[in-house]
Amino acid sequence: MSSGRAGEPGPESDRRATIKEVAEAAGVSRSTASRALTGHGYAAPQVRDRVRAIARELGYVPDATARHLRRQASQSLGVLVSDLSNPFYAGLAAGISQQARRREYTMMLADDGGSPDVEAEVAEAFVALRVAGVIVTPVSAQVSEYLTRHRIPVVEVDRQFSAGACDAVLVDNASAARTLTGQLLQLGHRRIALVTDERHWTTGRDRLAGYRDAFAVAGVPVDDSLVVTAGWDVDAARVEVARLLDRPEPPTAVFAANNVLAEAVWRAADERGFTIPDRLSLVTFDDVSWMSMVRPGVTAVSQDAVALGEASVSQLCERIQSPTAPVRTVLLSATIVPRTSTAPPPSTSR
Amino acid sequence: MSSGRAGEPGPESDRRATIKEVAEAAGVSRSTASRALTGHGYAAPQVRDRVRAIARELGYVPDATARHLRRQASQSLGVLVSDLSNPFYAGLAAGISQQARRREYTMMLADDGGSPDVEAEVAEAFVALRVAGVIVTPVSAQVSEYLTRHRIPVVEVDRQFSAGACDAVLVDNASAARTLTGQLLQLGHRRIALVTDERHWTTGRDRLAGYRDAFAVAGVPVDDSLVVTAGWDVDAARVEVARLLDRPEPPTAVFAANNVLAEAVWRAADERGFTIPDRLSLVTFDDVSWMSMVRPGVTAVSQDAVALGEASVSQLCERIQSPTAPVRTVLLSATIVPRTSTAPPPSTSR
DNA sequence: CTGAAAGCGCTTACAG
DNA sequence: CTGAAAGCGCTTACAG
Repeated sequence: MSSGRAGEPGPESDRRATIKEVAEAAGVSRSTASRALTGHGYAAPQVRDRVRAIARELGYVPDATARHLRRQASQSLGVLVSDLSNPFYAGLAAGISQQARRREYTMMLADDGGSPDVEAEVAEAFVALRVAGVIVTPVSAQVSEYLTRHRIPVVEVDRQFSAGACDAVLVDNASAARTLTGQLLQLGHRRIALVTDERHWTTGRDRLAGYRDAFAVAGVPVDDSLVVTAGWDVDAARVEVARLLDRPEPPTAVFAANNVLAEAVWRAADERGFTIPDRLSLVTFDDVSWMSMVRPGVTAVSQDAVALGEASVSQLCERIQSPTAPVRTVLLSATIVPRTSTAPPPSTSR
Repeated sequence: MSSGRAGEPGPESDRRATIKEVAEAAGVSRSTASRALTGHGYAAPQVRDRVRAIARELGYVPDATARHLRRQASQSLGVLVSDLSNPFYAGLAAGISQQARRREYTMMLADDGGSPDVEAEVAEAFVALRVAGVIVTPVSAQVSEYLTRHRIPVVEVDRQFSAGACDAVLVDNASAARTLTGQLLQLGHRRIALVTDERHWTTGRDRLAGYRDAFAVAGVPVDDSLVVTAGWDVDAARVEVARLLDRPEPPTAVFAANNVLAEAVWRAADERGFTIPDRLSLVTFDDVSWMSMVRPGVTAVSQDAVALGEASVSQLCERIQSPTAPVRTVLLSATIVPRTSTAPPPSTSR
């Protein structure tokens, strides 16, 4: 589709050029013009070239809307993430965007701010637009169910709400959480807090499971009071984290389940003069830029958001190709980026 | 448009419900069904309620594509930013997304990675989709010109390439740069480097102008060798910054023109053991999260990306309403967030 | 190899 | 207040 690029002569008239005008100018029927332009079906080479030249001259850009209506197949993908201001979701969107363009899809992107109501609203807009498929970081089980009911292929990414009902691309949260927790135990920590957003989502659930596994392997009992659910709201999370650090027996290590929570822990520790790692060890999910800039750097599980985005587009395209293929869950492994935010617990705490 | 939400009974058949089926089920014509559903034109209250109930029952969601084709008016906005992985652009997209949804527009978002070729490609896709308007952080003068030629309203945001030809929403870069540079001069700095990405874009040009103004006001000559253009590529920028700090007579203060460059300066200073602010003062544009987490915190010009996004949607909607109103450039002021990354120059350098 | 015709799913003057 | 008809811009069997 190299016609109509910036730089060549534009439409002279007030209305946008249509295929009818191109056809008339070329002295052929609309059918022939269409075949010449799309390359589908026959058109004499001579005719084809003439039609294309004229289209270019007129600045003709085919109406994707009309084409979609006629073909009953859209070239747009719907993408719904929780929070574009969060670098994790932004990276995810960036990965999806790139990969979508490579496959000649345009991307309709929305941000639901974590609200199930907005999520439902956006899902309906996607149905209305008859997008070819949707990639979503779900905040409820309804989205995927709703879209599926409307025959729109869905891929759940990062979190899974509809296991078995639609495809998903996830990170191996349990295994990364297990390893990281294991390292803290190895260092001698016993009071290791897990600060998570939500425990019902697969992300929270699996990270918690990995955390528990590590304790089980080490033969150490889990102190449930150290597993805190801080929610999505940044301010509320800060309060929760502050409360945790202000306990009479504060944890000697904190495992933050995402970058927002890690930021809350970092700031709370800083305010209290809790030196990291001497007084408090910190590890987290999501390797975002500040974690390698602060001193000490924060040991983090790096989820390659861009790769996650790309994988979800691939999965979605396969699903669009083969609507009846068995549902698949793709598990991407995460990498631990060790830095210097962990140390043995303070000796008084041993 | 509360019909068809997740949760209610879905379409029974294999095909998606159309208005024809709704009309038949309700025993009315398609015309009447359409009027009942949209609320445009007359429909007996009784009929209207019956049609709506049936639509809901069938899980009918009107085809936005068909509606668009018929009405010749789209409910989608095209948005094109340079780099979603950059928190500034991500915040911008978040602001646009919110505001667009509030106005019942869906957002088609793309990321051009700073490439004029991708930019042209995306612009063409937007024309093909006949979007109602486009918001772009341009990387060339061509996009706005191309879209305008195709009768699509455009708002340039953050940077301006087509002054006078289309609307723009910008930050008052010159004034913020002037103030910040003035503060460094006031502290006694003379060798103040300005590290910028590009000098031909309005962002770079205006920040440079503000920098020069401050020198002029202070009656201090500008040392042009300290104005370095580091480009967009992160790695190349690092090399450029390293070279700057490794000069025999390094600057005593650096003014970074954006968050990526500030990160490069911060890391380079850290590697060299250049203590901030004792040995090197640092100020920057873009207040992103790490700047308030590192020690010392970095003094930054905060451009409210979300507000910028919202303002650009407002401007675009006004333009869509009034295509012939005079072109407008909206200038948003920026706020300086003072932190502790500045100090008088080291005494040996005075 | 080409063109006339039908039709994708809607909406909207228009006639009644 | 309602329905038949036209048409938005395209594509694609189908007949020639």
